[in-house]
Amino acid sequence: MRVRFCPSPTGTPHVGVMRAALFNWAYARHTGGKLVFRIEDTDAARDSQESMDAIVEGLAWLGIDYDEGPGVGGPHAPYRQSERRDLYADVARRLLAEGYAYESWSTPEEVEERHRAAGRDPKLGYDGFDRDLSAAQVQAFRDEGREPVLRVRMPDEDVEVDDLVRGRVVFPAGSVPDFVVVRANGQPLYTLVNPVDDAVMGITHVLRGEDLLSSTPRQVVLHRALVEMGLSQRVPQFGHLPLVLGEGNRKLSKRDPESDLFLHRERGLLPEGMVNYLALLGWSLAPDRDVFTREELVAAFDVRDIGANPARWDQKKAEAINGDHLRMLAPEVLLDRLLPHLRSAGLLDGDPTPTQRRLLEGAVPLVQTRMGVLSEGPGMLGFLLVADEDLVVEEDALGALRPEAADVLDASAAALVDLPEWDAAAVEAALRSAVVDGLGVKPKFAFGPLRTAVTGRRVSPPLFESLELLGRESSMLRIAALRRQLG
RNA sequence: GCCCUCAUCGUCUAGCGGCCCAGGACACCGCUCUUUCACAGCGGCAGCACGGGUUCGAAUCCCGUUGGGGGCACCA
Repeated sequence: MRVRFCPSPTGTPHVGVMRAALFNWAYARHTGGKLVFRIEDTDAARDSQESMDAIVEGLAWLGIDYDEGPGVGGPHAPYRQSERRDLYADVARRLLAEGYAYESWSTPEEVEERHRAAGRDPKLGYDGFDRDLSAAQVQAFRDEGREPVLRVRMPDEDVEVDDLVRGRVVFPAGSVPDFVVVRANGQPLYTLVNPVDDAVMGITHVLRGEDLLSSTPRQVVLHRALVEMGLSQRVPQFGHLPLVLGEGNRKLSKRDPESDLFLHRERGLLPEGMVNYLALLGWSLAPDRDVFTREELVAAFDVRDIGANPARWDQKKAEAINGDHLRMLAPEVLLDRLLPHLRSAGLLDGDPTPTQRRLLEGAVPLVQTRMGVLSEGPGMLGFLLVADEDLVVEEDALGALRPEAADVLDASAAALVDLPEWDAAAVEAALRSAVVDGLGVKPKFAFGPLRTAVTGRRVSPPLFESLELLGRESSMLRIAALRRQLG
């Protein structure tokens, strides 16, 4: 069992593409087969090294490892198509010599013109005009200075594909035009290079997006030729994964922000959550469970269980699944994952100081049930990391304060200033007696002003624990500051 | 236009002829817990696109209609 993942390095990693990688990976790991990683960089104009690096980084982030590929090597190296030109040129020559392909001289304009002249739809595609030219005609084109492309001859029978997720698919004879595999300038195209490498690399199962279903008959025809020429053992089995759709019911395109893997990482999706949600798009572990680990995915995965209908990307569900994974993390692991987000929010400069680390270790367990994505961390934890004088009290928190807020703050300050023990329980007891009992304010309203004073927000980690972590000095300063602000 | 494909709650899905007057999850709405927000728990809302067959029996099989998606490059 050999599967492959073969992106072209253009742009930033796309979630649909990474999902295809994930399914291939899961299938390989489930069956004990091999995952081959190959770079389809035959389009020099669009390919970039940055994109290549980004894909490698994305795979690593998701925990998708491969058995062969650039960087790790393997029996079929090199794994970058830009380094395999000789092979393709050789195969192209043989295809031509053995009659599977032919030289084609027509320009697209000429093809259209012929269709029009014959009263056919001009958008029908290539018409097979050059299939059986005489030597004289060929010479005439040569004399004009034309350079031919190489086209593969499609058979006159239907092409059948037994798709692993869709079953039997039949493409009627004549519905797929002869296709170009080598440009006039001699450059091989994806249409050649992809099947050739799959064949030569011994790929047994091709799992890819449904957008490639219509190109499958061409690849099957080419594969058959390769088998007949003795270059390949088999035509691989194909399985076409349902597309991932965006908001407007369209294929998730590179334009859509949800398609960008790294944007999700910045937003704070965990790789565990991402893997889980991606797998859920077209596959399910069990009728009554949709939160699962990478290991459970591998243990249960089978291509045959992939659904055939397109799936819409649902950010809310992705984040809900992510929240569950977030809660499954050990607190110290969550703390580590949070660090980059605290840095990019400007709350941390490099590694946390011992004091900051102590505060975070105390606070992370308190916020773990309060987050869906890591980028919520800075908002939740920021009050612990900023200096007292830099604490910004947010507008909505200020607006929610009721008239008795000043009294509450005064009573609280008085109760806390000489408190013998400074821990959550003692703080709570003191505040309850001073504010709830003393002032007769309902608990629901008693602690809002304090929360605002200390954290600057309406929503925060549990108040008494927060006060304990912050310490008496900071707490008193912040209460006094808000009290002054209230006049 | 041509070819391919898909069709169960708003969304992701379970269901592969009787176990289904359709199960789970997200979202949404209540309630409980509660110092806020969450988490957790409980409850609610909501679906087999339509029409024909086949069958004792259909969400499940077949045909058609409608609707959605994808593809039709000297891109990948």
